[in-house]
Amino acid sequence: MTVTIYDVAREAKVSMATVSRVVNGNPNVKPATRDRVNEVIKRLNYRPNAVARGLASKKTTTVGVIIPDISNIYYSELARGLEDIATMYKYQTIISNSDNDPFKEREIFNNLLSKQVDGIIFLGGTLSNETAELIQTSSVPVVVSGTQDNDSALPAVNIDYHSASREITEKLLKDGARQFAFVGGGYSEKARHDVLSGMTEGLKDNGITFNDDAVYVGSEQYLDGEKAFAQLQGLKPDAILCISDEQAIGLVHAAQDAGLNIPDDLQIVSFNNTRLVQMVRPKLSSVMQPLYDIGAVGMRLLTKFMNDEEIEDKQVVLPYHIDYRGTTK
Amino acid sequence: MTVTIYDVAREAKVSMATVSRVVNGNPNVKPATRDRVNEVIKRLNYRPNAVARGLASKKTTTVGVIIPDISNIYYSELARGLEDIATMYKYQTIISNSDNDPFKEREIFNNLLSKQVDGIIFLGGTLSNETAELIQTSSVPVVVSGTQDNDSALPAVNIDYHSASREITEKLLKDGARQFAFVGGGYSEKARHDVLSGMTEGLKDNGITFNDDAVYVGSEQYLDGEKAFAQLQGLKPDAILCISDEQAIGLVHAAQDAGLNIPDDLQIVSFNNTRLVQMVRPKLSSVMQPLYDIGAVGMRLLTKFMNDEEIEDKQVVLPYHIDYRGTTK
DNA sequence: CTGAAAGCGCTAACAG
DNA sequence: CTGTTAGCGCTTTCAG
Repeated sequence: MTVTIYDVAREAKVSMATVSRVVNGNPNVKPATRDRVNEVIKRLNYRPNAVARGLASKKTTTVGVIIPDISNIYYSELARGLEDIATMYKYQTIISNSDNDPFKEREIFNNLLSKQVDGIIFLGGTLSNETAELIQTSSVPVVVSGTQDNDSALPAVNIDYHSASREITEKLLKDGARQFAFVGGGYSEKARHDVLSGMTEGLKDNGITFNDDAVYVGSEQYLDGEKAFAQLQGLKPDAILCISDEQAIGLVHAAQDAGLNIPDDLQIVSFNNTRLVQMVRPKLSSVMQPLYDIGAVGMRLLTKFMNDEEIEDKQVVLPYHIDYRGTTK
Repeated sequence: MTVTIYDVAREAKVSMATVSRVVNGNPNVKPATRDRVNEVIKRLNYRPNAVARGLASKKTTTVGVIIPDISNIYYSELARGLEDIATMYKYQTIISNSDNDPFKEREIFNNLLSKQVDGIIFLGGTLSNETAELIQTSSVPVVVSGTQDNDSALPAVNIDYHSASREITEKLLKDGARQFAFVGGGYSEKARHDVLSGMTEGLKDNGITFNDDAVYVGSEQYLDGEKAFAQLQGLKPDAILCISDEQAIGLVHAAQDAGLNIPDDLQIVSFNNTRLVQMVRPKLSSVMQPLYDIGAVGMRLLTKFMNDEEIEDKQVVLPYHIDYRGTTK
């Protein structure tokens, strides 16, 4: 039924070892032999069985991807970047949604190990200490993209949320904002923490104490942005830093529906730079995170680990750029 | 180093067959033996090697997913639906982006076969005849979700674009629209064709001949919607059917920037129902396609094929619902 | 440059 | 209920 390496060997009158060599591009084969084998391979339409190969070689050319939610545009852009690099290096990706649930994360992780993946990328979301520990103790290389474990022990690629947040805060202060608020989502605790600390620090240096009342933490979705506005409205904020574009758009619309003018009455800056930023009026001022690149660089880093290449720095910090559009003065 | 079934067998003083039985939940094991084996499994932290299992059993509990672009919100919602069902049935998914390129599609398909996946889901995009043929001749089950091959020979799940389009056309005509236009994207040729035919038919039945000038085919992205408006503007359309939400939002903004009032001067209906529909003002009137379900049902169908369950109908047509929001009268 | 042979870790008859 | 025995299809020494 299915044609195996043995069939090819017999037909080409060589041993399976030789067939294996030509399939794997081993140079130690006489060109004439190589041609003969290749001819048979094509004629028989032989397709190597990757599972058998994986068992024999202990390499599966497969990497696992743990992602909070592939239908979230933020993560799907990371995923695309990572996938492209994986393809470039001839790896396939097994992608699983964790919903940022530590239990699911561990389940996925174990499944991935059982499938003998050559490496794992952990995307976004909060990295719980238990999960981080499980990762530490496993022997397959793991890279974290778009988030970080609490003690930064894992290889990771990120932007510097703290600096970005601080920079934005200074700018908004300069433009007259005084009453700051923060809107975060459920996924990346690390990012949330860094943005908050950057803002708090920026305010403090300018003699303003930031009050925890002005923090809303929700689910990173559009409707959640509307909810956030409803909750924060009483404080009459004139500047909001928001962790997700989708939430930010919800904020914009809720504020407009409440009769506020953006950016005159309220300035909003978000932290994602997905394609959504240009899909509102006014257009969203946003920190341009190189999402595609964060995914891509993460995968590239992983390939280095998988091939035992030398690694200069396990912690990659990618540059960000703040794009001030219509929702800021 | 790694603990194998053999280690467990030795430690539990049984044969590897017995260990295999308890791991696979085979009832023919004395409870006492089962407990002993389980104890050893836990103590040794034994994790079955799925690759070896796959080789021996010829089942990998892995399905392949061919998707045009995971960073496109339309497809990522399909992907999420499919993934959830896959997880429910204990399958992992290998996801690869095809960019709707027939060459890449075939390459991915062959890689997937070589990985011995138990089934393949082909998502969205145009299904070229060559690819369809390749699929036909392979022995693994394949299901197509959100599109269809030209002669509808493959198992597929879809909505009835033709009817939806016709229904919208009638409604818009009733509300006074006379100058129709169509904006499509590069991905699903089948959907584009059906929407166009539904509209043409609806118009024809009302004595209006649809002119091909009023068709724009682009890339399904936001900026492309703006481009489409620029191109169609000269025809002064008062109704546009648009295949993608993202393009539709581009249309809305371009029209507004040109001083048009929506929906008074121009009505727009899109065909996706992604989360984007509510992220514009006015909100987008759109055909509610059950994207998540299209993916989910596709995967469910695939599991039936993989388990040789009985299949009533290889062609599933899911209900749609038209949601008239702010961009229509 | 090529072949023989020993596994990789597990499942699946087949006996008992 | 349990053990024995063949493989699954390929890679990888080791000889020659």
